[in-house]
Amino acid sequence: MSDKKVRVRFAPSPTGGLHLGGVRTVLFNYLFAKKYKGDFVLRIEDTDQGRYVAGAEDYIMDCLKWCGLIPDESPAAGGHFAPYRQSERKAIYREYAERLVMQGHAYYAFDTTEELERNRREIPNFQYGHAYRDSLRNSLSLTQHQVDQLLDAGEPHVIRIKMPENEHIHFTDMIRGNVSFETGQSDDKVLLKADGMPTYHLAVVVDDYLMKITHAFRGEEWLPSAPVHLLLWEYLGWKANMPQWAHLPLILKPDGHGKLSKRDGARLGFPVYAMNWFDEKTGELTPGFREKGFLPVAFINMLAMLGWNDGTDRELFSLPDLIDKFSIERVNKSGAKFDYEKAKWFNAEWIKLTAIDKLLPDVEELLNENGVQAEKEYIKQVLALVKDRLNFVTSFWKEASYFFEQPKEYDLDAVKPKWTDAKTEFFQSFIVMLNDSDPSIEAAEMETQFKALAEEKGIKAGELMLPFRIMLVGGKFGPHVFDIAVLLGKDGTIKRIHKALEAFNSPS
RNA sequence: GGCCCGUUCGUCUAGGGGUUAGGACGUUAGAUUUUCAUUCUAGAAACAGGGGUUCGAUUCCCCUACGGGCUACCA
Repeated sequence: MSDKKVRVRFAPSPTGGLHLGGVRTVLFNYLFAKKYKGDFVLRIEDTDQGRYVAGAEDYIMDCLKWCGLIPDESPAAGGHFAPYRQSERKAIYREYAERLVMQGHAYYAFDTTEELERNRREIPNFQYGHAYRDSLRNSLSLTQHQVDQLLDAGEPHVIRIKMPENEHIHFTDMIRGNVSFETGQSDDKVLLKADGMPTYHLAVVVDDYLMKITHAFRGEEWLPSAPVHLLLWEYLGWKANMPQWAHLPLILKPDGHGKLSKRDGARLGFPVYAMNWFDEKTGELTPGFREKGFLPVAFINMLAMLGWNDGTDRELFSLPDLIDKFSIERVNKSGAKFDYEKAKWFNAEWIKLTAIDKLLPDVEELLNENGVQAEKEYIKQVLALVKDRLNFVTSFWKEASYFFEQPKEYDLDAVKPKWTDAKTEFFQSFIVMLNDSDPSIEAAEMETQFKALAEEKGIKAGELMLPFRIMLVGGKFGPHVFDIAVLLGKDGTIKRIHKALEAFNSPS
């Protein structure tokens, strides 16, 4: 590694929601940059106007913000190398493409999409490359005069790289080590499209150069086009400045085969995008980790562990921890199947580790959505009681709604078969006892009194605990029942006993 | 089909020429919790196959198999 300042970039195409694999690519970029006190650049690769989706760019920015992976330079924040949107850099690319034509490393091609499609259909394994380029309509097969005429007439054309027929090309990938290719295997990729926009291939090289990118991390799906990029760096005379490459392993479907897609999430019931994504064209909402109730720290932690570890048994890392421990050499080569169960575990662990005050805003919002107003202090006490049983912040309501409103239904099947008049009488006496008790009674004290009363009435305490729970909670779940009663308070508890008694004693 | 990349428990992974192949999720059993979850303890569970190299390979090399990616005027 040279002593140049580390500069990395994440270069998404604004075509829709941000996939968890994309977030992981951002994360590794970010960790590497911060580890070496370098810059993290967000560059928007919007060179395909046909696939451009309004709102996608803002959405991506919001995702990064939620994750805490803030770019040092971006379309929004600006920077020394602005603009950071490739559509706004359109004028830059043509010059370099022309230069390549001049040098004989690229050429004009006038073939129409229809002609190429027919070739692909009719010629098995057709590639626009050394085998066929001479028989197609381009500046290699046509005379200079013909080419000039076409160009002057404004005939639509692209510029293609001329891949050498038989060169061996190799580079050292930071993750995979030496990787090599035969240049003749790749086709003559389009560099500049008919609309004057560059393709990814040209744009990534030009912008990485212009933006002084030192390390380029991207998904493994880019490996096959690496030789094109390498050649471009060489032909443009920038080889000495070429970034070091690292091709990240892919995130795979948990079951079947292939890359994880948002369809898998819908099929298997888990989010794939970082945040909810609403597609205006289809009206389809693709759920996100944020709305599902994931903490950003857990989401990031989980993603980091998908393909990386610090060499010890440690699994829980905050973002600063990750910056401290990260090393690209410890990133795995092989793809990882996404495991939602493990993702949930990370979230549950981080909810346990997160201070109640930090959880409070999300929980307050959740209560709001459910039309509940409550004192901060009260919410915090509830949170203290249920925090360790949450997989998601959003399950707070399901897990703790009974602290804020009376149970709407009772699990009568759990009570009725063993319900007796003696038990009704017990609870009536218990109400009296509660009424007389100190308002600041503690859970342990209440439990002692409860048990004493049970003994007095000749009923096993164990027979009464579950009914009591169901009176307060509605079901067979929740923290220690006397903790609940104390938090509900004397009056609240008595009210619930009254109401439940009616339900328990009504004929079914 | 061609090219490229990969392969340790079901999953994520540690390890690395001589180990009882370690951890985590999940799972099973038990304890605690007079509910459920948490927590704790214990258990089952892996080096794809074949050749080399070597005194010795799961570890290094080759082949095969399998998996994945790419093969657009998409990124």
